[in-house]
Amino acid sequence: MKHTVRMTGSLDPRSSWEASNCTIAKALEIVSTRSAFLILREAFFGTTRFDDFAERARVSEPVAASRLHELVQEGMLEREDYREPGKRTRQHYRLTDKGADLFPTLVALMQWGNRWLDDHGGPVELRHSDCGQPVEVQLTCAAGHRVGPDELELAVHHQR
Amino acid sequence: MKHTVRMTGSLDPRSSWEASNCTIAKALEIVSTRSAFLILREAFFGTTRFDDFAERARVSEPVAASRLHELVQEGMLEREDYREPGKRTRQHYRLTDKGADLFPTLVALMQWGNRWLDDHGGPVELRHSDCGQPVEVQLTCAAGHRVGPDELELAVHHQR
DNA sequence: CCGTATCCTGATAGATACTG
DNA sequence: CAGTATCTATCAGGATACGG
Repeated sequence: MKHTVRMTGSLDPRSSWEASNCTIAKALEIVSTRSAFLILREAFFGTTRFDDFAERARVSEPVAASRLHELVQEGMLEREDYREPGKRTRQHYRLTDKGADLFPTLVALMQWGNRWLDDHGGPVELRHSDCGQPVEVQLTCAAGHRVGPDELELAVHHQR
Repeated sequence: MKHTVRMTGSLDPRSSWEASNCTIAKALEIVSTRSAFLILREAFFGTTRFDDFAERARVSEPVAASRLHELVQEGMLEREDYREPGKRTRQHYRLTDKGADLFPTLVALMQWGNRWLDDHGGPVELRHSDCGQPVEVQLTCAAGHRVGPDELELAVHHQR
């Protein structure tokens, strides 16, 4: 089984990320910690309040506060104060579009964990709300083909 | 825009991962560090030798050694000694099926980084070797529908 | 070429206590 | 409810030096 990606073109694509502009590395600057992922997991599943983040992600309040501030700083979450009539002010953290767009990464991680780290295929699964079928992450090309791990090439972007 | 996943069924799915059997959390036990991801990135792009891992992932040798050992321990990489006739023994680290299956997660992270952390859409891109079209990560259901972020439900697995 | 040993710094994160 | 302050332990990771 072949697991590595072919390099293509005259330039070695590797040089394009060794200059520290690899976007995987950049992404990891923001979400490389366990707690950041778990906070985001909760955000995807509807958590908005400080205490709930700390409790459900099972991190201490100081850690929850740090990650929430950082994620707001990075534009992944937005903090929103609001007041229901007659009640006192509440704070909510909600996903921005940027934050929400990280969801496939979380799903990919969950899918991998379900396959390889759990005897029963994981405790929960995602389903398509329209048809009820299980959801999975796939690599697809712009022409609509499903792409296998042995059908990949890495190319340098021309316009730079 | 709606960014959160609906919960479905009589049981709150949340209880299924709060008991620390969330497979996202388990996955993060293995690959929550920046260096682990970068080592794996290199493995996907064909690196097999110790020095190359350290240099290309831009981590120190001790860190490379630690991550490589851990990843072998976790069954993500296999260490393989071999000797070309007339030459001395070499060591190679290669992805196992388990390790290779994490690739979509890396691609998802790269795709997100390309969209949100780089002005030019990222330094490199993946293409389908058959047709040359760019590759992206997608959520798809078993019935073949492309699934949007607002069409998701989280359900507890029945058989447990 | 393929690592290990040591030392050091800073970040991650828990526990606990306290405030508006 | 939504945090902050402090203190402490552990871990990630760099630098340097060394050995098979």
